Amino acid sequence: MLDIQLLRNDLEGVTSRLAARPFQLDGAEFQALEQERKLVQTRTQELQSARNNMAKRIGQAKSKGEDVTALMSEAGEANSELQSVEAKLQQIQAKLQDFLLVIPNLPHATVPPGRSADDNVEVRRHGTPRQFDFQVKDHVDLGEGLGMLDFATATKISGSRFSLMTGGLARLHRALAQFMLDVHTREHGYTEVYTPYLVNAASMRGTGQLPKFEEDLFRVPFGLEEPTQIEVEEVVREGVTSIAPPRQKYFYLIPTAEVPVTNIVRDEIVPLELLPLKFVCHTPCFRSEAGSYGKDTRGMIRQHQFDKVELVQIIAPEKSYGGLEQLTGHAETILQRLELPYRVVALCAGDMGFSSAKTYDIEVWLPGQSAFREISSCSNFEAFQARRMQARFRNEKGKPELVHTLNGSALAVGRTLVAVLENYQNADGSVSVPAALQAYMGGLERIARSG
RNA sequence: GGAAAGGUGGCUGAGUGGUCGAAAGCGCCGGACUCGAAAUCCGGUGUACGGUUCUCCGUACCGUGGGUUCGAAUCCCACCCUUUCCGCCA
Repeated sequence: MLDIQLLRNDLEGVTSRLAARPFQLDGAEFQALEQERKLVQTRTQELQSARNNMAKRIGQAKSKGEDVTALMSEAGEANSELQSVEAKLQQIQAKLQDFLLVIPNLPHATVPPGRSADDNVEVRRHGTPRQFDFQVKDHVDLGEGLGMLDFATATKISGSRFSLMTGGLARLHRALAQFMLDVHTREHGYTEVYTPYLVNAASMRGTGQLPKFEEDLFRVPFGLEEPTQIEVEEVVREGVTSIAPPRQKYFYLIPTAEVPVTNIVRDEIVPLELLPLKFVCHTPCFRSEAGSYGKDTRGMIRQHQFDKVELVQIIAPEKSYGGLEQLTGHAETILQRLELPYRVVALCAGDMGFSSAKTYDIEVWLPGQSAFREISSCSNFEAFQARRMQARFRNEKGKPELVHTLNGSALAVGRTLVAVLENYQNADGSVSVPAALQAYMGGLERIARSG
């Protein structure tokens, strides 16, 4: 969420910066809402002030034993306008809130312009793709050839976009996650956390998935919300005999550990000396992939369920851009240790996510596709998520101030597995185990078809 | 799922209809005392929003949302959470 003050003070500037995404800000609607808000709020507060004074006078008069019937009827009359104007104010503020909640973050000054992934800017490259003297296979052929990757059975159990791994491959998958966690906790100073995988709507709103991207999420019905008194009265007034049904409440499956981990600080004021908070978290991630029909249908690149090791930092504003560079470096370390070639790209304004002010993607080389594919996305959200979450710290002056939030995958485990399979494949269809992982595989150097 | 108790400021905790944004204590900040420190004493110490504009003024906030009332931390209703006991369960 953007700072409403910024929209009040520099509507034109905000509009033009958002146009880079591109996002069309309805400035006229904002100004109309603001004008009405100001009018109604001023009037409301005036009337509230009058009411408070009157109540005080009645109290004082009563304590002196004076007659207060005249005062009380006067006070009663003034109340009807207050009631309607209070309701109106609530309505306008809800409208303003809804307006603000769907505006994306402002791109940082260093974000390259552009509309699509084609306009992203390569920042650096690491490693050289290996030359193969045989026909390379992609991870699907390799995994199925090993007898350890079975999409048909996964489809039977669940449906498309799920995978089933067995034996050495399942172990390799586990080894990757363990390895990543160990590097980040032992070498990069992150605290490991275990979180809920089902979260409430407030958490999803905090990190920006709601209200705009509900269709990307899986949700599970749980519990009912009783209708408010107002709703019940509306039903009665409209002469409907049945009472309004209770609203269904939902849990949402996390699409990334970013959601539960970042929300740790929702509605909190973090002491300055604890910053930056650095968390690493391994979770499954669940995504509906609505709107990606026909994209990456083969293999385990795009799944409804995948594992990811996520880095999250809660950091002071003036340190957040330095923190983003560091965090991206932490993610790169994993690829370096696994000796996988990759490049880092700065996303252009049009390719960035809704909540991000700046994003680096890390793309790993996949011989099966002869292409770099995204394996990590590292972002600085500045105060965008913090404002939604009311996540603050106490600054040097002792005043609460919004934190900045960072996160990045380090890495997506499924895609890392794909990269290991394809980059470490041998002519006979076996796969060598990267040196960094052998300790996690009981010293195993090579995964081959058994029997 | 059943029963009971509870949810007040950074913390402890008082407040059951009227100058209550809220006593008191602790903590923290400033000052006095001191060579310095401790102890003691004095003063200050929540958040958000709005108006004004650098100085104030106003409004809201005592788990959340409603209601009653001229007036609600206090009364009523619903919900959420915490603790304890019972039941069920990995």
